[in-house]
Amino acid sequence: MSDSAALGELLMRAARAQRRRWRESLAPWDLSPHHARALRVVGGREGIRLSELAEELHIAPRSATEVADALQARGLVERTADPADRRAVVLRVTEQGRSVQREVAAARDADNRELFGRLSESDRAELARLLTALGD
Amino acid sequence: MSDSAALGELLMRAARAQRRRWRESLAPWDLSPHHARALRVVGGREGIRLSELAEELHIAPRSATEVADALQARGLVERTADPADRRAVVLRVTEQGRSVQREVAAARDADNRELFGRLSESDRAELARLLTALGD
DNA sequence: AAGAATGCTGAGGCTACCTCACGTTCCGGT
DNA sequence: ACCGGAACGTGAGGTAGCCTCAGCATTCTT
Repeated sequence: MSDSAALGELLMRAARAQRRRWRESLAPWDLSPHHARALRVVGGREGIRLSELAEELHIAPRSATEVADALQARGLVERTADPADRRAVVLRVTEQGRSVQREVAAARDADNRELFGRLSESDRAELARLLTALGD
Repeated sequence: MSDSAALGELLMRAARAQRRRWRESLAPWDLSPHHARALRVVGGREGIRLSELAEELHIAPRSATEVADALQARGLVERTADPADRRAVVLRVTEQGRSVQREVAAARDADNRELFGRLSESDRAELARLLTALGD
């Protein structure tokens, strides 16, 4: 009872629902969750190397090139030369990218608020405590 | 603050950790989470049509064909004719498939037990309650 | 001043999806 | 009893998002 198997199922289901919601709220910008995350990472720094982006996203360096291509094609990000190392490429968020990032963040926040708003203030705190405990 | 955004992050992180664990505990059988799930679905019935499998897995009918191919190639599942409709294919778990399914279920159970064992009995019940509330 | 290591990317490959078209079979109306 | 439309599975071919490997430019180590 209060079986771990059932708990596993519940956790998976909740996460899937959250992910689905996020994907849907991202639709207006035609961004995948992964690209949105990448944009957030790039925007969160003053400039980031491709290799650092790869590490941050847990993908191979080669794949970071593709993510950068996609964001650049949308005009959200630009490649600039690293003055300290001419091999390296530094990614910077563009003006447009920054504004998209802000909008997306707001949408995500609103969505999370709606989802977790079903719980009371104290339940939210409790959930946070439990999930933290789970993560080591 | 300490708000819904942080909770969303925590939930995502917990689910990702769980998924990673599952993938790793599945490694001995060289099965992807998705294939393991498909095997469980097939084994859970006396025989299932490809179209039903597709619906169960939330994939297009064409993709169910591929999942069936993969499981069949591993000898875990077999295609049989549906006596009631000669257009249809009924998937059945083989002997080997059933035993793999049992082993996988046991591994999954053990893993969940280890993961959620970090929480006390009452914390587990509480977590179950909160996740259920989240799911509508 | 080499030689080894690092940073990015072209080429090419894989997996897991998808849509579309097709042959086979079933079924509901006439 | 037949026939037109619907349903079943699958071949063909496409896409997204990953990967490895090789190669070029550059930097670091000795």
